[in-house]
Amino acid sequence: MMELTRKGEYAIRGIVYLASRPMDHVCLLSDIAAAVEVPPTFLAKIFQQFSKIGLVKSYRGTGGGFIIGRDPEKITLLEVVEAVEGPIVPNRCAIREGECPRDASCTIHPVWLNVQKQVRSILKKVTLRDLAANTTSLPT
Amino acid sequence: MMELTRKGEYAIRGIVYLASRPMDHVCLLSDIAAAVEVPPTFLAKIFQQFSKIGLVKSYRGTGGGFIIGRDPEKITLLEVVEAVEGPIVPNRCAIREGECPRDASCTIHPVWLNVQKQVRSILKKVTLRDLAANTTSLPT
DNA sequence: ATCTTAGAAGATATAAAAAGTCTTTTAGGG
DNA sequence: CCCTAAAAGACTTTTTATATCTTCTAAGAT
Repeated sequence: MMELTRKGEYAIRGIVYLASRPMDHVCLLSDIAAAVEVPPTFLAKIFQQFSKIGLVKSYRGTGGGFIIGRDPEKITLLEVVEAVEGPIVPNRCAIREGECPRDASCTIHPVWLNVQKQVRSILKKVTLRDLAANTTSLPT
Repeated sequence: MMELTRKGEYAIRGIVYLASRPMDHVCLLSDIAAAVEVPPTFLAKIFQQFSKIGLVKSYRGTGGGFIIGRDPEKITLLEVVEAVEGPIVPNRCAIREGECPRDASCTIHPVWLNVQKQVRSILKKVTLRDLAANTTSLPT
């Protein structure tokens, strides 16, 4: 339960790698994919999502590629995870207030809200700078 | 991300209902399924799993059915969830010590361990007695 | 201008997991 | 020995995850 998908795993590996590179150095997608051992076409999709919300910046054509969108210290693990996995919701009833018609009387509703809050809080405290500290390895 | 499956949702609804019944009253699976609005065949599978690990007790034949396995106060939400969803692991590397060959040097490994610990801690504090307090409704 | 490079976008294919059903077997009571 | 109800396992369907392919667009090089 609660397992990160491969997409999430790849996303983290890719962007942490990018965060560990000098900000003025544009990285080829193919190089990133090779470095973090992720299928290039899959990573391309992930980086497209990142690009749309500004987590990375993309440049097309010759000399193109990707750089990190902002200071790695200002990007949290929570942002990265939610960007590709969607919001962190232990149960459907926790998606938004009023989603569950009985949330006022439901005994388990507050439990899911609490789980959601705690997990988000943990991931929010971790920045890409923290993760990029030693860049040599990320989990399989 | 981190979403409970329907199986998990059904499992909770079913066992909380059972926990709210008098312990000396044997409940028919079909009645439980109807009460909590879960497909009976699906709930049967779930209760088989519960039965194996003693969360519920089953009786066959005429007058058969299910009762709760122990005092609802002694059954935690964590037990119920892990029984049907498997262990709570935010990432493969957190399954067991040494799973990830690089966990010593990996910067994100401790984060997943922390998430795992916090979530388990929250779910462990909630008992079936807490959840059965008002039995009328559980989330959709 | 056109050619090459590299990402964007969308469609498509494959594989795995989740969700649900069906059939046969076993245990217990009448 | 017949009826009831759960156990066990096979099986089907649906959904989601994973991955690839093709076409299009932007930008620099010739």
